[in-house]
Amino acid sequence: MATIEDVAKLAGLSRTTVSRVINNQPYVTEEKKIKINEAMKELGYVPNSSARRLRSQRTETIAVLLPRVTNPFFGQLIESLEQKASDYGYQVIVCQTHDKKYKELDYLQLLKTKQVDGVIMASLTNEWMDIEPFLDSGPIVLCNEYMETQDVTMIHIDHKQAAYDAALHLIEQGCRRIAYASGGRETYISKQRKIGFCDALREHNMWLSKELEINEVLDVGDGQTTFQYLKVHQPEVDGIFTGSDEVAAGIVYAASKEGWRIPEDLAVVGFDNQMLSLLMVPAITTIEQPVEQIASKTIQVLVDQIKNKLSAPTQRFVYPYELIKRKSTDCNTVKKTAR
Amino acid sequence: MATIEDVAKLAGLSRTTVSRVINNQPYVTEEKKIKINEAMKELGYVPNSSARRLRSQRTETIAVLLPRVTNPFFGQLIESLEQKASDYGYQVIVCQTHDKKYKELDYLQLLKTKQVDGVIMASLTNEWMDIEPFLDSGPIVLCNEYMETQDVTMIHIDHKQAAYDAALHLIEQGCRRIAYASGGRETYISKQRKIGFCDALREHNMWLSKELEINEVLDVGDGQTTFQYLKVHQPEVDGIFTGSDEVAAGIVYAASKEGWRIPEDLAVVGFDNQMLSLLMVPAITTIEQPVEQIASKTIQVLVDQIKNKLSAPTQRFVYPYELIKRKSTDCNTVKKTAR
DNA sequence: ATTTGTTATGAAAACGATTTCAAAATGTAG
DNA sequence: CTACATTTTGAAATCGTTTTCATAACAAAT
Repeated sequence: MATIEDVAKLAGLSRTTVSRVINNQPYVTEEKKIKINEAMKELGYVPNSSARRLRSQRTETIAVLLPRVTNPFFGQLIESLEQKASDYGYQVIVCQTHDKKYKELDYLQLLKTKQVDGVIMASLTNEWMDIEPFLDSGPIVLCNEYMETQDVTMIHIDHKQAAYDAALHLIEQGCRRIAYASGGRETYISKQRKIGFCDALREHNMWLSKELEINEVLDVGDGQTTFQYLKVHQPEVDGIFTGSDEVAAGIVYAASKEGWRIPEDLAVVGFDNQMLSLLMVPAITTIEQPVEQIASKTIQVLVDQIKNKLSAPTQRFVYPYELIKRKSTDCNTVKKTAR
Repeated sequence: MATIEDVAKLAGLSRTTVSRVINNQPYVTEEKKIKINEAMKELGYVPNSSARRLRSQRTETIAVLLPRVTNPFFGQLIESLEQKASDYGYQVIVCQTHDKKYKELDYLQLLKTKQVDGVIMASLTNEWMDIEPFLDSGPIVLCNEYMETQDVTMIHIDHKQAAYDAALHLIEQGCRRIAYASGGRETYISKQRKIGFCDALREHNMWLSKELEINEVLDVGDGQTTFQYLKVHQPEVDGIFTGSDEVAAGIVYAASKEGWRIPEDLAVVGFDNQMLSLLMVPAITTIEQPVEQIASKTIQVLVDQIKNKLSAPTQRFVYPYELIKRKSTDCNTVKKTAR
C-alpha cells in the first residue's frame, strides 16, 4: 500500500504539502496541487484511516446504541440518524445492546478507546450512575430515552402523556377491564408510560390489577403468548395497551385466530405507528413518534457537542406525538355482545 | 487521558512490559503483572484504539454492506451476522447502500483506508469489474448476492429455482395470468429470479407479457401502487410473484381494500418469510431462506480469509430454501367466481 | 567455572498520518 | 531599494501503541 511518503516522493514534494492537498488546506500552488493529485491517482493512494485518527484525535464516527435493529422502530430511527449524520460528515456505527446492561457498557467503551467521537443512546438499561463516568471520555446524548437527571441532553416525546392519551382513548371507547403489556426492560420510559396509563385509569375510578399487567413483552411472539394468557386467566379483559405495534399485532393475530372480535371483544392499542399496525386486519390504533425530527435534533446536538468541546448546558427537547385512531379500537358497537 | 507510558511510569516498568500484559503475552512475572494491572486500574487506562490499529494493522472490524436495515430481511441478516462475528471477536459496522452504486463504492473504501479487515456484501449493485480491484485491499465475501464470476466466495440460496418453484405453485393453483413484481435494482439475483419464473411459465405454455412485469417495487407502498396499476390496466391478472413479503403485503392490503378476494381473485407469493407474511390476512405464501446458516457460514469464511492471508480458493455455498404455502395462494375454490 | 537455554525486561524503531515551527519565496507599500 | 506582510514549502515532532532486537537474569548441564 502506498503511503503519503510515496506520494510525496513521486511528486517531488514533502509529506506536509501532500497532507495539505488531502485535507484541502490553503497555501498550496495550483501547479503542485495538480502534480500531487496525479501522483495520488497513479499510486492509488488512500490515506490510512488509523493514522489520521491517531494524529488528529478525531474519528468522524458516532456510535448509536439501541436494543435491536429488528425492531422496526429502531430500524427507522437508525435510518434517519445515519442520514443526518452523513450530512454532517459523520459515520455511524450501530451497536445492538439487546437490552443487556453489560453490552451497553461494553459499547460505551468505544468512547473511552477513542473509536468514536460521541455516543447516541437509544437504549438505556443501566443506572445513570454507571453511565455518567463515560461523559469524561466524550459527549453522550439520549435519544428516545430519558430520565430525571439533567446531566445530559435528551430528545424524546412525553411517553407518560402518550400512554395517558392511549388509556383515555380505550376508556372512552367503553373499555372497563384494560390490560397493560409492557416491554419488559425496567427503563425510565416504561415506568413513565405505566404512570400515565394508571393516571388515566385512576381518573375514571379504575386501576391496573396485578393480573392485567404483563411484563417482558417485546415482539409478535410475546404478543401471541400474552393473548393466550389473558384468554385463559383474564377472559373478561376488554382492552389492552401495548408497548409496541409488534406486540399489538401478535395479540390481534392470536385473538382473531381464537375467534375473538377486535375491537368488540378486545380493543388494542400499539405504539410507534409502524407499517405493520396499518396492515393488520383490523388496522391497529397506535401512537406516532416524529422519528425524523427526533433523529435530526439528536445528531445536531451531538455534533455540536463534539465540535464545541466546551460543555454546553444540557437541554431537554420534547417533541409532540400523535394518537392515530384505527379500527382496533373503534367500538361504536356495543361492547361484549355475545362472543 | 492516560497513555501506556503513564501506566509504565506508575508501575515502574517499561511500555513494552505493559503492552505484554495488555495483550496477555507470556514472559511477564506474576508480580509485575499485578503491579501493572493495579496501575491501569488506578489511572483508568484504556488502550487507544487508533494507535493499536495503526501499529498492528488490524482493526478487528468487518463492514457489512446491505441495501437498508428497514427491510426486515436485512435486519434479520445483520442480527445473525453480528452475533456470529462477535463470537470470533469481530465488530461489525453496518453500511446501508440504499441500492446506490456510489454508496457501495464509498463503503468499499473502508477496506482501502484500512478501517475494516474485510467486507461482506449483501448489497451488490455495481458491476463486478468495478468491485474486483478492491480485492487487493482485503477480503470480500458475497452474502445472499451472487454472480457468474468465481473470483470471490459466495453464500446464497438458488434464487432462480426458488422463483421457479413459486411460479410453479401459482400455476398449480390455477393461475393463468401471473404478474411479476421485482425489486427494481438490476442485480444478478433479480435476473436469476426472473429466469426461474419465466422458465416455469414457459414449461406450461405461458409467458410473461411486458404489461405484467413491474419493476422497482421495493416496499409496502410500492406494493399498493402495483395493485392499483394492475387493477386498472390488467384486471384479468389472477396471480402475482413478488420479490419481498413487504411488497406482497402491500398488494394484499390494497387488493382487500378494493374488494378483491385473496386468493380467489388474486393469488400472491412473497419472499423471505418475514413475520409480516404470517400476520397478514390472509397469510402470505412465501419463500424462507436459512438466514442463520447463511450468516454463520459467511462470517466463518470471511474470518478465515482475514486470518490466512494466503488467498484460499474461492468457493460457492448454496443453501436450501423452503416454499411455505399459506392462504394467499390456497385456491381450492374455483378461480374468478363473480367478483 | 563455563556453556547452553529459557525466561524476563526494556530501548528504540515502526506504523502513517497531521501539526508545529522555521525559513524561503513572493508581493506590496513606502 | 528596503521593510513588512503574506504565501508557500519542508524538517521534525507528535499521536499511542506494538514489534524488533539486544541484553540481563537465572537455571540446568557440562
